[in-house]
Formats: sequence, structure tokens, C-alpha cells
Amino acid sequence: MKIATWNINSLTVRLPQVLDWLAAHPVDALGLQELKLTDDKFPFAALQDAGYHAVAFGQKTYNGVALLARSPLRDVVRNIPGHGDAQARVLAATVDSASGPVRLVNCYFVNGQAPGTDKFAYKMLWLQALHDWLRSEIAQHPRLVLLGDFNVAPEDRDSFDPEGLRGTIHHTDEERAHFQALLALGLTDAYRLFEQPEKSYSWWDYRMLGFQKNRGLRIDHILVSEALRGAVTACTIDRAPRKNPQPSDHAPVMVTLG
DNA sequence: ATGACGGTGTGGCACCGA
Repeated sequence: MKIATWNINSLTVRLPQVLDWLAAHPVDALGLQELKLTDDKFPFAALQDAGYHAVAFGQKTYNGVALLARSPLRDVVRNIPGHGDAQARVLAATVDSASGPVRLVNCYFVNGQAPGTDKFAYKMLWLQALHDWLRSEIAQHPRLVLLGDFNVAPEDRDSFDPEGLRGTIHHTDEERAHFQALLALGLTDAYRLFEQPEKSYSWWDYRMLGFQKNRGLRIDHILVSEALRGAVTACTIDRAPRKNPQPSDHAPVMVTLG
């Protein structure tokens, strides 16, 4: 079973690239972030033609998440239960595989702008709420995958300039502590289960030739629960779409469960 | 580094992202 995550920074602009990518990488499930459209504009028909069921949770202009899967998506949850949030950031659903059900939790984590701002405070509250909800979600669905744009570079090796950017957004001790708290729930960063190239990133700034200079961050992640950890046989970042004309600033991350 | 680059909105720049 192959599962992927991709922040596509406007599904309106990127739908052709999503369809092209799915044709080349016919994954069983794909989590999308930053749809930037409302559900009435979601391209259900085009995705159905490509062989995918879809569940959307969008909003106007900002945020928005979706789950696509070859088999039906059930038990859908939108945003963190009990955590009032005007922003569409979390979409959970269950898909069935040959080895059993898999709970997918697709998230567009808060950016947070900069430490000391209201947005950073919102990020900290959101991260805590996600953590607290996931504890029960994992108990209820032991075979769980947490995937998405985490907006956290977990370690120094996940940043092109860990020294220069220390303490800035994506690199603060507080954000990294929240990431570690997710791991403490029994989740494992699938990408680090394998030897990976140095300077592996999933996002590059559009400006200043960020991609060409590989000035990037690894902030898009796929975490698997203890019950699934032993089944992971591969995890890769596909840089190819970042070379497209009109690319998203993020690359897809893909995991294979044997 | 103040900026850049790209997407959205009811726009003529401001905002947000990372």
C-alpha cells in the first residue's frame, strides 16, 4: 500500500499536476493540503475519472485539506473534535487495505509566522490540541498514519541553514518539542526509518532560486503508529514536480507499507 | 535584510505563506 502527502498551494492551479502525478504514481491514498478553495469548487468528477474517491474539507482563500483514495473513505472527521477552529486544517478517514483498515489523519499544521506573534501562540495551542486528540484516535485506530505539512523542521539536518535559522519559525525548540510529543505517542517518522540522502528537503522558497540552490526545509512528514511501523518498506520525497512549470513550493512525500 | 515569489481577493496593492 502506498500513501502520499502533498501541499499543492491551490488546487485550482495545481489540479493538472496532481492528475499527472497520480498517473505516474498511482498511490492508494493521497493527502492534499492548501486547497485554497471551497468544497463546491472541489474537482470530484476529475478525480473520480482518475479512479479516486475523495473527501474535501476546504475554505475560501486559505488552508483546506482533502483525502483521495482508490477505495472508499469512511468515518470522516473534520478538524480536531472539541477544538473550535475557523480554519480547515484536519481531515481524518479510514480506508481498507488487504492487511486491515488504515486510519489516515491528514493535516495542514499552522505556520505560526514568528515566535511571539498571535499566530505562533495559535500554533502552540493547535499542536497541543492535535496531540491530545491523537492519543485517543490512536487508541481507537491502532493502524494510524499522520501525514501532511507539519510546518516543523524536526532536526537540524532537516534545514538548509540550521545555525542561521535557529529559533526562527519551523526551527524553534517549542515547535520541535511538540513534534517530539507526537513521536512519544508511538508515532515514527517514516522517512528516518531509512538511510536518506543528505540535505533532503520537501519545501523550497519560491524566491532567490531556493530550489536550484537546494535551500529547503523538510517540513512535510508521514508518521506511522507502532502497529504499522514494521510494515514500512520505503519512504521517499519526489522532487520531480518541483521542476514543473508553475510548481507548488512543496514536493510530495510517499510511504510504502508492505 | 527591508526584498524576493506565488496565490487569492474584488485588486489597482495587501495579505499570507515558510
